Amino acid sequence: MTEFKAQPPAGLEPSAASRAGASVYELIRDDIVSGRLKANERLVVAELAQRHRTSTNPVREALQLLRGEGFVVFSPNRGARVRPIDQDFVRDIYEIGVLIEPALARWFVGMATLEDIAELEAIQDEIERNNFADPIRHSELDTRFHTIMYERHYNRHAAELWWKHREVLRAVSRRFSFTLARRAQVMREHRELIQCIKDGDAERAAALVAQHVEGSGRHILEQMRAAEAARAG
Amino acid sequence: MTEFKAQPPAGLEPSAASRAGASVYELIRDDIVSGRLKANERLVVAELAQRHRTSTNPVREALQLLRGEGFVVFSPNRGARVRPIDQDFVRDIYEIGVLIEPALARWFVGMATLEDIAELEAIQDEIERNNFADPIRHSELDTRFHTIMYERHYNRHAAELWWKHREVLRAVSRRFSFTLARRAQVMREHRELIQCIKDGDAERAAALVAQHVEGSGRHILEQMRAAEAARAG
DNA sequence: AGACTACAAATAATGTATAATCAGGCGTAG
DNA sequence: CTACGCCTGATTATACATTATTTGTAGTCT
Repeated sequence: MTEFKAQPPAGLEPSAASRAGASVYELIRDDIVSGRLKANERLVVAELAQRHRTSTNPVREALQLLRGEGFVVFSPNRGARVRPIDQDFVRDIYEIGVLIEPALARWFVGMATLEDIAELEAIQDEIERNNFADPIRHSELDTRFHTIMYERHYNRHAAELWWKHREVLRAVSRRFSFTLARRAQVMREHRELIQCIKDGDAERAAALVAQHVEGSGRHILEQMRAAEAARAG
Repeated sequence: MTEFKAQPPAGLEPSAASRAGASVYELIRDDIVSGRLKANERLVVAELAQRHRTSTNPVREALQLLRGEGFVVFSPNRGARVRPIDQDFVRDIYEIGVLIEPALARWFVGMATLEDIAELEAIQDEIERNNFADPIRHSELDTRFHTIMYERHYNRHAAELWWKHREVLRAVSRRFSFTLARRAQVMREHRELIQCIKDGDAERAAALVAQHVEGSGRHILEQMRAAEAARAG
Protein backbone atom coordinates (compact mmCIF):
# COMPACT_ATOMS: atom_id res chain seq x y z
CA MET A 1 0.00 0.00 0.00
CA THR A 2 1.11 3.54 -0.63
CA GLU A 3 2.05 6.24 1.77
CA PHE A 4 -1.02 7.73 3.35
CA LYS A 5 0.61 10.70 4.94
CA ALA A 6 -0.60 13.99 3.55
CA GLN A 7 2.14 15.36 1.37
CA PRO A 8 2.47 18.28 -0.97
CA PRO A 9 1.80 17.52 -4.62
CA ALA A 10 5.01 17.67 -6.57
CA GLY A 11 8.58 17.71 -5.37
CA LEU A 12 8.41 21.15 -3.85
CA GLU A 13 7.60 21.95 -0.30
CA PRO A 14 8.39 25.60 0.41
CA SER A 15 10.68 24.32 3.20
CA ALA A 16 12.02 27.47 4.73
CA ALA A 17 15.63 28.32 4.28
CA SER A 18 17.00 26.17 7.07
CA ARG A 19 16.66 24.69 10.53
CA ALA A 20 15.68 27.57 12.75
CA GLY A 21 14.02 29.56 10.01
CA ALA A 22 11.93 26.63 8.92
CA SER A 23 10.86 25.73 12.38
CA VAL A 24 9.90 29.26 13.38
CA TYR A 25 8.00 29.64 10.15
CA GLU A 26 6.13 26.40 10.59
CA LEU A 27 5.36 26.98 14.24
CA ILE A 28 3.98 30.45 13.71
CA ARG A 29 2.06 29.33 10.69
CA ASP A 30 0.51 26.45 12.56
CA ASP A 31 -0.39 28.71 15.43
CA ILE A 32 -2.20 30.99 13.03
CA VAL A 33 -3.99 28.42 10.97
CA SER A 34 -5.01 26.28 13.90
CA GLY A 35 -6.38 29.27 15.72
CA ARG A 36 -3.98 29.24 18.67
CA LEU A 37 -3.06 32.76 17.67
CA LYS A 38 -6.21 34.80 17.58
CA ALA A 39 -7.36 36.96 14.73
CA ASN A 40 -5.57 40.28 14.46
CA GLU A 41 -3.30 39.39 17.34
CA ARG A 42 -0.07 41.34 17.31
CA LEU A 43 3.04 39.43 16.41
CA VAL A 44 5.84 41.05 18.36
CA VAL A 45 9.19 40.02 17.00
CA ALA A 46 11.03 40.00 20.31
CA GLU A 47 8.38 37.84 21.97
CA LEU A 48 8.32 35.30 19.19
CA ALA A 49 12.09 35.12 19.18
CA GLN A 50 12.10 34.38 22.87
CA ARG A 51 9.29 31.88 22.70
CA HIS A 52 11.02 29.93 19.95
CA ARG A 53 14.52 30.25 21.38
CA THR A 54 16.02 32.01 18.41
CA SER A 55 17.18 35.47 17.61
CA THR A 56 15.04 38.13 16.03
CA ASN A 57 16.39 37.73 12.52
CA PRO A 58 14.82 34.38 11.69
CA VAL A 59 11.55 35.57 13.16
CA ARG A 60 11.53 38.68 11.03
CA GLU A 61 12.17 36.61 7.96
CA ALA A 62 9.51 34.08 8.84
CA LEU A 63 6.99 36.90 9.23
CA GLN A 64 7.82 38.29 5.81
CA LEU A 65 7.43 34.87 4.31
CA LEU A 66 4.07 34.51 5.99
CA ARG A 67 3.13 37.92 4.71
CA GLY A 68 3.90 36.85 1.18
CA GLU A 69 1.68 33.84 1.69
CA GLY A 70 -1.10 35.94 3.11
CA PHE A 71 -1.18 34.68 6.67
CA VAL A 72 0.17 37.83 8.22
CA VAL A 73 -0.57 41.47 7.63
CA PHE A 74 1.91 44.29 8.11
CA SER A 75 1.30 47.91 8.85
CA PRO A 76 4.28 50.15 8.31
CA ASN A 77 6.11 50.78 11.54
CA ARG A 78 3.50 48.93 13.49
CA GLY A 79 4.56 45.42 12.75
CA ALA A 80 2.72 42.26 11.98
CA ARG A 81 -0.70 40.97 12.90
CA VAL A 82 -2.38 37.65 12.40
CA ARG A 83 -4.59 37.62 9.39
CA PRO A 84 -7.96 36.46 10.64
CA ILE A 85 -8.86 32.99 9.40
CA ASP A 86 -12.52 33.85 9.59
CA GLN A 87 -15.57 32.85 7.63
CA ASP A 88 -14.81 35.34 4.90
CA PHE A 89 -11.34 33.97 4.51
CA VAL A 90 -12.54 30.39 4.31
CA ARG A 91 -15.28 31.32 1.90
CA ASP A 92 -12.81 33.15 -0.29
CA ILE A 93 -10.45 30.26 -0.63
CA TYR A 94 -13.03 27.55 -1.05
CA GLU A 95 -14.72 29.59 -3.76
CA ILE A 96 -11.41 29.78 -5.54
CA GLY A 97 -11.16 26.03 -5.15
CA VAL A 98 -14.54 25.64 -6.79
CA LEU A 99 -13.15 27.48 -9.78
CA ILE A 100 -9.79 25.78 -9.99
CA GLU A 101 -10.25 22.19 -8.92
CA PRO A 102 -12.72 21.26 -11.63
CA ALA A 103 -10.19 22.33 -14.23
CA LEU A 104 -7.51 20.23 -12.59
CA ALA A 105 -9.87 17.28 -12.39
CA ARG A 106 -10.95 17.64 -16.00
CA TRP A 107 -7.35 17.33 -17.06
CA PHE A 108 -6.81 14.33 -14.84
CA VAL A 109 -9.65 12.43 -16.48
CA GLY A 110 -7.76 12.59 -19.74
CA MET A 111 -4.52 11.46 -18.14
CA ALA A 112 -5.55 8.86 -15.61
CA THR A 113 -3.96 5.45 -15.94
CA LEU A 114 -5.33 2.18 -14.68
CA GLU A 115 -2.87 2.43 -11.81
CA ASP A 116 -4.20 5.85 -10.90
CA ILE A 117 -7.73 4.56 -10.79
CA ALA A 118 -6.67 1.55 -8.78
CA GLU A 119 -4.98 3.83 -6.29
CA LEU A 120 -8.00 6.08 -6.02
CA GLU A 121 -10.15 3.06 -5.35
CA ALA A 122 -7.72 1.72 -2.80
CA ILE A 123 -7.80 5.03 -0.98
CA GLN A 124 -11.54 5.23 -1.15
CA ASP A 125 -11.74 1.70 0.26
CA GLU A 126 -9.50 2.80 3.06
CA ILE A 127 -11.62 5.88 3.66
CA GLU A 128 -14.70 3.74 3.92
CA ARG A 129 -12.96 1.24 6.15
CA ASN A 130 -11.93 4.07 8.44
CA ASN A 131 -15.40 5.58 8.13
CA PHE A 132 -14.42 8.80 9.91
CA ALA A 133 -13.44 6.88 13.05
CA ASP A 134 -10.05 8.55 12.99
CA PRO A 135 -10.62 12.09 11.70
CA ILE A 136 -6.95 12.81 11.18
CA ARG A 137 -6.60 9.69 9.12
CA HIS A 138 -9.67 10.59 7.13
CA SER A 139 -8.24 14.00 6.41
CA GLU A 140 -5.00 12.49 5.21
CA LEU A 141 -6.71 9.95 3.02
CA ASP A 142 -9.05 12.51 1.56
CA THR A 143 -6.19 14.86 0.84
CA ARG A 144 -4.27 12.05 -0.77
CA PHE A 145 -7.27 11.23 -2.93
CA HIS A 146 -7.30 14.71 -4.37
CA THR A 147 -3.55 14.96 -4.53
CA ILE A 148 -3.41 11.97 -6.83
CA MET A 149 -5.67 13.78 -9.22
CA TYR A 150 -3.87 17.09 -9.14
CA GLU A 151 -0.22 16.48 -8.46
CA ARG A 152 0.85 15.72 -11.99
CA HIS A 153 -0.99 18.64 -13.53
CA TYR A 154 1.16 20.72 -15.83
CA ASN A 155 -0.02 23.92 -14.19
CA ARG A 156 2.27 23.85 -11.18
CA HIS A 157 1.06 27.24 -10.11
CA ALA A 158 -2.52 26.08 -9.88
CA ALA A 159 -1.55 22.87 -8.12
CA GLU A 160 0.50 24.83 -5.62
CA LEU A 161 -2.35 27.22 -5.02
CA TRP A 162 -4.67 24.32 -4.45
CA TRP A 163 -2.26 22.77 -1.98
CA LYS A 164 -1.89 25.95 0.05
CA HIS A 165 -5.61 26.39 0.26
CA ARG A 166 -6.03 22.78 1.12
CA GLU A 167 -3.65 23.07 4.05
CA VAL A 168 -5.59 25.98 5.45
CA LEU A 169 -8.92 24.25 5.12
CA ARG A 170 -7.51 21.11 6.64
CA ALA A 171 -6.22 22.99 9.65
CA VAL A 172 -9.49 24.82 10.11
CA SER A 173 -11.63 21.74 9.81
CA ARG A 174 -9.52 19.91 12.36
CA ARG A 175 -11.47 21.89 14.89
CA PHE A 176 -14.74 20.36 13.79
CA SER A 177 -16.21 16.97 13.01
CA PHE A 178 -18.20 15.67 10.09
CA THR A 179 -21.96 15.63 10.21
CA LEU A 180 -23.59 12.38 9.20
CA ALA A 181 -25.04 14.00 6.12
CA ARG A 182 -21.66 15.23 5.02
CA ARG A 183 -20.07 11.84 5.59
CA ALA A 184 -22.55 10.17 3.29
CA GLN A 185 -22.12 12.88 0.73
CA VAL A 186 -18.35 12.56 0.69
CA MET A 187 -18.56 8.81 0.16
CA ARG A 188 -21.09 9.13 -2.59
CA GLU A 189 -19.26 11.85 -4.44
CA HIS A 190 -15.93 10.08 -4.29
CA ARG A 191 -17.43 6.91 -5.66
CA GLU A 192 -19.25 8.79 -8.39
CA LEU A 193 -16.10 10.64 -9.23
CA ILE A 194 -14.16 7.43 -9.66
CA GLN A 195 -16.88 6.18 -11.96
CA CYS A 196 -16.68 9.34 -14.07
CA ILE A 197 -12.95 8.92 -14.39
CA LYS A 198 -13.39 5.32 -15.46
CA ASP A 199 -15.91 6.43 -18.04
CA GLY A 200 -13.64 9.19 -19.21
CA ASP A 201 -16.43 11.67 -18.69
CA ALA A 202 -14.36 14.76 -18.02
CA GLU A 203 -17.21 17.23 -17.94
CA ARG A 204 -19.20 15.30 -15.42
CA ALA A 205 -16.09 14.78 -13.33
CA ALA A 206 -15.46 18.51 -13.34
CA ALA A 207 -19.02 19.26 -12.35
CA LEU A 208 -18.84 16.68 -9.63
CA VAL A 209 -15.63 18.10 -8.23
CA ALA A 210 -17.14 21.57 -8.25
CA GLN A 211 -20.08 20.24 -6.28
CA HIS A 212 -17.78 18.33 -3.95
CA VAL A 213 -15.63 21.33 -3.15
CA GLU A 214 -18.66 23.52 -2.81
CA GLY A 215 -20.15 21.07 -0.36
CA SER A 216 -16.95 20.84 1.59
CA GLY A 217 -16.71 24.60 1.84
CA ARG A 218 -20.30 25.00 2.92
CA HIS A 219 -19.85 22.31 5.52
CA ILE A 220 -16.87 24.03 7.10
CA LEU A 221 -18.59 27.39 7.00
CA GLU A 222 -21.65 26.00 8.73
CA GLN A 223 -19.49 24.48 11.42
CA MET A 224 -17.75 27.80 11.89
CA ARG A 225 -21.04 29.62 12.18
CA ALA A 226 -22.34 27.09 14.64
CA ALA A 227 -19.21 27.34 16.74
CA GLU A 228 -19.40 31.10 16.70
CA ALA A 229 -23.06 31.09 17.65
CA ALA A 230 -22.25 28.73 20.51
CA ARG A 231 -19.47 31.02 21.66
CA ALA A 232 -21.70 34.07 21.44
CA GLY A 233 -24.91 32.55 22.81
CA MET B 1 -12.13 62.46 -15.67
CA THR B 2 -10.98 59.82 -13.27
CA GLU B 3 -7.50 58.71 -12.36
CA PHE B 4 -6.04 56.57 -15.08
CA LYS B 5 -3.02 55.37 -13.22
CA ALA B 6 -2.98 51.64 -12.71
CA GLN B 7 -3.74 51.00 -9.08
CA PRO B 8 -4.43 47.95 -6.98
CA PRO B 9 -8.07 47.05 -6.52
CA ALA B 10 -9.15 47.78 -3.00
CA GLY B 11 -7.40 49.72 -0.32
CA LEU B 12 -4.60 47.28 0.10
CA GLU B 13 -1.28 47.41 -1.60
CA PRO B 14 1.13 45.00 0.06
CA SER B 15 3.44 47.98 0.57
CA ALA B 16 6.44 46.46 2.28
CA ALA B 17 7.13 47.28 5.86
CA SER B 18 8.79 50.62 5.26
CA ARG B 19 10.92 52.85 3.07
CA ALA B 20 14.04 50.83 2.51
CA GLY B 21 12.28 47.51 2.80
CA ALA B 22 9.61 48.56 0.35
CA SER B 23 12.04 49.96 -2.13
CA VAL B 24 14.33 46.95 -2.07
CA TYR B 25 11.35 44.70 -2.43
CA GLU B 26 9.95 46.64 -5.34
CA LEU B 27 13.25 47.02 -7.10
CA ILE B 28 14.12 43.36 -6.90
CA ARG B 29 10.62 42.39 -7.87
CA ASP B 30 10.68 44.67 -10.87
CA ASP B 31 14.05 43.35 -11.89
CA ILE B 32 12.66 39.84 -11.83
CA VAL B 33 9.36 40.46 -13.52
CA SER B 34 10.77 42.73 -16.19
CA GLY B 35 13.49 40.24 -17.01
CA ARG B 36 16.46 42.35 -16.00
CA LEU B 37 17.37 39.57 -13.64
CA LYS B 38 17.64 36.40 -15.65
CA ALA B 39 15.93 33.15 -14.88
CA ASN B 40 17.56 31.16 -12.10
CA GLU B 41 20.08 33.90 -11.48
CA ARG B 42 21.53 33.79 -8.01
CA LEU B 43 20.43 36.48 -5.63
CA VAL B 44 23.38 37.11 -3.35
CA VAL B 45 22.30 39.00 -0.30
CA ALA B 46 25.51 40.96 0.15
CA GLU B 47 25.50 42.11 -3.46
CA LEU B 48 21.91 43.24 -3.38
CA ALA B 49 22.49 45.07 -0.13
CA GLN B 50 25.36 46.95 -1.67
CA ARG B 51 23.56 47.69 -4.90
CA HIS B 52 20.58 49.12 -3.07
CA ARG B 53 22.58 50.89 -0.41
CA THR B 54 21.07 49.07 2.52
CA SER B 55 22.15 46.44 4.95
CA THR B 56 21.54 42.75 4.61
CA ASN B 57 18.52 42.57 6.84
CA PRO B 58 16.07 44.42 4.60
CA VAL B 59 17.32 42.46 1.63
CA ARG B 60 16.80 39.13 3.30
CA GLU B 61 13.33 40.14 4.34
CA ALA B 62 12.47 41.30 0.86
CA LEU B 63 13.65 37.98 -0.50
CA GLN B 64 11.50 36.06 1.94
CA LEU B 65 8.54 38.17 0.97
CA LEU B 66 9.23 37.48 -2.67
CA ARG B 67 9.53 33.83 -1.86
CA GLY B 68 6.11 33.86 -0.29
CA GLU B 69 4.77 35.47 -3.43
CA GLY B 70 6.48 32.94 -5.62
CA PHE B 71 9.01 35.13 -7.40
CA VAL B 72 12.04 33.71 -5.68
CA VAL B 73 13.08 30.19 -4.84
CA PHE B 74 15.27 29.22 -1.92
CA SER B 75 17.49 26.22 -1.54
CA PRO B 76 18.57 25.51 2.01
CA ASN B 77 22.00 26.93 2.70
CA ARG B 78 22.40 27.93 -0.88
CA GLY B 79 20.34 31.04 -0.92
CA ALA B 80 17.86 32.52 -3.32
CA ARG B 81 17.42 32.31 -7.05
CA VAL B 82 15.15 34.09 -9.47
CA ARG B 83 12.10 32.10 -10.33
CA PRO B 84 12.04 31.97 -14.11
CA ILE B 85 9.21 34.04 -15.60
CA ASP B 86 9.08 31.74 -18.60
CA GLN B 87 6.35 30.60 -20.90
CA ASP B 88 5.21 27.96 -18.46
CA PHE B 89 4.90 30.53 -15.73
CA VAL B 90 2.90 32.89 -17.90
CA ARG B 91 0.70 30.09 -19.13
CA ASP B 92 0.04 28.95 -15.58
CA ILE B 93 -1.11 32.31 -14.35
CA TYR B 94 -3.18 33.24 -17.36
CA GLU B 95 -4.93 29.90 -17.20
CA ILE B 96 -5.80 30.62 -13.61
CA GLY B 97 -7.08 33.98 -14.77
CA VAL B 98 -9.32 32.25 -17.27
CA LEU B 99 -10.85 30.36 -14.38
CA ILE B 100 -11.18 33.21 -11.93
CA GLU B 101 -11.95 36.34 -13.92
CA PRO B 102 -15.19 35.09 -15.41
CA ALA B 103 -16.51 34.49 -11.92
CA LEU B 104 -15.54 37.99 -10.85
CA ALA B 105 -17.13 39.44 -13.97
CA ARG B 106 -20.31 37.46 -13.50
CA TRP B 107 -20.72 38.99 -10.09
CA PHE B 108 -20.02 42.45 -11.42
CA VAL B 109 -22.83 42.21 -13.93
CA GLY B 110 -25.25 41.84 -11.07
CA MET B 111 -23.74 44.78 -9.19
CA ALA B 112 -22.91 47.31 -11.86
CA THR B 113 -24.44 50.75 -11.48
CA LEU B 114 -25.06 53.26 -14.22
CA GLU B 115 -21.98 55.10 -13.01
CA ASP B 116 -19.91 51.97 -13.36
CA ILE B 117 -21.03 51.49 -16.91
CA ALA B 118 -20.45 55.12 -17.71
CA GLU B 119 -16.93 54.82 -16.35
CA LEU B 120 -16.24 51.67 -18.34
CA GLU B 121 -17.43 53.44 -21.46
CA ALA B 122 -15.35 56.49 -20.70
CA ILE B 123 -12.29 54.32 -20.32
CA GLN B 124 -13.03 52.40 -23.46
CA ASP B 125 -13.44 55.70 -25.32
CA GLU B 126 -10.09 56.73 -23.98
CA ILE B 127 -8.57 53.42 -25.02
CA GLU B 128 -9.88 53.89 -28.52
CA ARG B 129 -8.73 57.49 -28.63
CA ASN B 130 -5.25 56.35 -27.60
CA ASN B 131 -5.48 53.44 -30.00
CA PHE B 132 -2.30 51.80 -28.72
CA ALA B 133 -0.25 54.87 -29.64
CA ASP B 134 1.09 55.00 -26.09
CA PRO B 135 1.45 51.41 -24.97
CA ILE B 136 2.00 52.26 -21.32
CA ARG B 137 -1.14 54.31 -21.31
CA HIS B 138 -3.03 51.53 -22.99
CA SER B 139 -1.88 49.11 -20.36
CA GLU B 140 -2.99 51.42 -17.59
CA LEU B 141 -6.37 52.04 -19.14
CA ASP B 142 -6.93 48.38 -19.83
CA THR B 143 -5.96 47.48 -16.28
CA ARG B 144 -8.29 50.15 -14.96
CA PHE B 145 -11.09 48.76 -17.11
CA HIS B 146 -10.80 45.39 -15.45
CA THR B 147 -10.12 46.80 -12.03
CA ILE B 148 -13.45 48.58 -12.09
CA MET B 149 -15.14 45.27 -12.60
CA TYR B 150 -13.26 43.35 -9.96
CA GLU B 151 -12.25 45.75 -7.23
CA ARG B 152 -15.47 45.66 -5.28
CA HIS B 153 -15.85 41.92 -5.35
CA TYR B 154 -16.53 40.41 -1.97
CA ASN B 155 -13.88 37.76 -2.52
CA ARG B 156 -10.85 39.84 -1.62
CA HIS B 157 -8.61 36.85 -1.93
CA ALA B 158 -9.60 36.26 -5.53
CA ALA B 159 -9.33 39.94 -6.37
CA GLU B 160 -5.87 40.09 -4.84
CA LEU B 161 -4.81 37.01 -6.73
CA TRP B 162 -6.06 38.55 -9.93
CA TRP B 163 -4.14 41.75 -9.23
CA LYS B 164 -0.88 39.95 -8.55
CA HIS B 165 -1.17 37.98 -11.75
CA ARG B 166 -2.12 41.08 -13.62
CA GLU B 167 0.99 42.87 -12.49
CA VAL B 168 3.17 40.05 -13.73
CA LEU B 169 1.49 39.88 -17.09
CA ARG B 170 1.67 43.62 -17.44
CA ALA B 171 5.38 43.62 -16.76
CA VAL B 172 6.00 40.80 -19.17
CA SER B 173 3.96 42.29 -21.95
CA ARG B 174 5.74 45.61 -21.61
CA ARG B 175 8.48 43.93 -23.58
CA PHE B 176 6.22 43.37 -26.55
CA SER B 177 3.75 45.24 -28.66
CA PHE B 178 0.24 44.46 -29.80
CA THR B 179 -0.36 42.83 -33.13
CA LEU B 180 -3.01 44.46 -35.29
CA ALA B 181 -5.24 41.44 -34.91
CA ARG B 182 -5.01 41.59 -31.17
CA ARG B 183 -5.75 45.30 -31.13
CA ALA B 184 -8.98 44.82 -32.99
CA GLN B 185 -9.91 41.91 -30.81
CA VAL B 186 -9.40 43.87 -27.60
CA MET B 187 -11.57 46.70 -28.84
CA ARG B 188 -14.32 44.38 -29.98
CA GLU B 189 -14.35 42.35 -26.81
CA HIS B 190 -14.41 45.37 -24.55
CA ARG B 191 -17.34 46.86 -26.42
CA GLU B 192 -19.21 43.59 -26.41
CA LEU B 193 -18.52 43.18 -22.74
CA ILE B 194 -19.98 46.58 -21.97
CA GLN B 195 -23.05 45.61 -23.94
CA CYS B 196 -23.43 42.40 -21.95
CA ILE B 197 -23.21 44.33 -18.73
CA LYS B 198 -25.84 46.76 -19.92
CA ASP B 199 -28.08 43.85 -20.83
CA GLY B 200 -27.42 42.19 -17.53
CA ASP B 201 -26.35 39.06 -19.33
CA ALA B 202 -23.99 37.65 -16.72
CA GLU B 203 -23.35 34.34 -18.42
CA ARG B 204 -22.38 35.87 -21.70
CA ALA B 205 -20.22 38.40 -19.92
CA ALA B 206 -18.44 35.59 -18.11
CA ALA B 207 -17.90 33.69 -21.32
CA LEU B 208 -16.63 36.82 -22.99
CA VAL B 209 -14.18 37.54 -20.21
CA ALA B 210 -12.93 33.97 -20.38
CA GLN B 211 -12.34 34.43 -24.07
CA HIS B 212 -10.75 37.82 -23.54
CA VAL B 213 -8.30 36.54 -20.94
CA GLU B 214 -7.57 33.47 -23.00
CA GLY B 215 -6.80 35.65 -25.98
CA SER B 216 -4.61 37.95 -23.96
CA GLY B 217 -2.66 35.00 -22.60
CA ARG B 218 -2.20 33.42 -25.96
CA HIS B 219 -1.06 36.70 -27.39
CA ILE B 220 1.64 37.14 -24.79
CA LEU B 221 2.77 33.54 -25.14
CA GLU B 222 3.09 33.89 -28.87
CA GLN B 223 5.15 37.02 -28.46
CA MET B 224 7.37 35.21 -26.01
CA ARG B 225 7.82 32.31 -28.39
CA ALA B 226 8.59 34.65 -31.24
CA ALA B 227 11.12 36.54 -29.17
CA GLU B 228 12.74 33.35 -28.07
CA ALA B 229 12.89 32.03 -31.60
CA ALA B 230 14.44 35.30 -32.70
CA ARG B 231 17.02 35.04 -29.93
CA ALA B 232 17.81 31.45 -30.80
CA GLY B 233 17.73 31.77 -34.58
C1' DA C 1 -15.24 69.82 36.26
C1' DG C 2 -14.55 68.25 31.66
C1' DA C 3 -12.05 68.37 27.56
C1' DC C 4 -8.44 69.42 24.80
C1' DT C 5 -3.39 70.20 23.55
C1' DA C 6 1.59 69.80 24.09
C1' DC C 7 5.08 67.41 25.41
C1' DA C 8 7.66 63.38 27.43
C1' DA C 9 8.39 58.48 28.18
C1' DA C 10 7.72 53.83 26.75
C1' DT C 11 7.33 50.41 23.25
C1' DA C 12 8.63 48.28 19.35
C1' DA C 13 9.60 48.41 14.47
C1' DT C 14 13.19 49.16 11.24
C1' DG C 15 17.92 49.58 9.74
C1' DT C 16 22.95 48.98 10.47
C1' DA C 17 26.99 46.59 11.81
C1' DT C 18 29.64 42.72 12.96
C1' DA C 19 30.80 38.22 14.40
C1' DA C 20 30.38 33.26 14.75
C1' DT C 21 28.96 28.97 12.50
C1' DC C 22 28.07 26.04 9.08
C1' DA C 23 27.32 23.90 4.47
C1' DG C 24 28.58 23.48 -0.19
C1' DG C 25 31.84 24.14 -4.01
C1' DC C 26 36.49 24.02 -5.75
C1' DG C 27 41.12 23.12 -6.30
C1' DT C 28 45.13 20.60 -5.09
C1' DA C 29 47.90 16.91 -3.06
C1' DG C 30 48.38 12.29 -2.73
C1' DC D 1 40.17 9.31 -8.61
C1' DT D 2 39.64 10.42 -3.74
C1' DA D 3 40.64 13.15 0.52
C1' DC D 4 41.80 17.30 2.59
C1' DG D 5 41.51 22.01 3.26
C1' DC D 6 40.22 26.58 1.79
C1' DC D 7 36.88 29.98 0.27
C1' DT D 8 32.40 31.83 -0.45
C1' DG D 9 28.31 32.98 1.22
C1' DA D 10 24.08 31.55 3.88
C1' DT D 11 22.30 31.49 8.35
C1' DT D 12 22.02 32.77 12.96
C1' DA D 13 23.17 35.65 16.74
C1' DT D 14 23.95 40.14 19.10
C1' DA D 15 24.06 44.84 19.92
C1' DC D 16 22.81 49.16 18.93
C1' DA D 17 21.01 53.45 16.35
C1' DT D 18 17.04 55.49 14.49
C1' DT D 19 12.31 56.30 13.84
C1' DA D 20 7.38 55.95 14.47
C1' DT D 21 3.54 54.95 17.23
C1' DT D 22 1.30 54.68 21.56
C1' DT D 23 0.52 56.07 25.98
C1' DG D 24 0.58 58.96 29.84
C1' DT D 25 1.00 63.34 32.09
C1' DA D 26 0.56 68.00 32.94
C1' DG D 27 -1.07 72.16 31.91
C1' DT D 28 -4.57 75.02 29.69
C1' DC D 29 -8.99 76.42 27.95
C1' DT D 30 -14.02 76.63 28.22
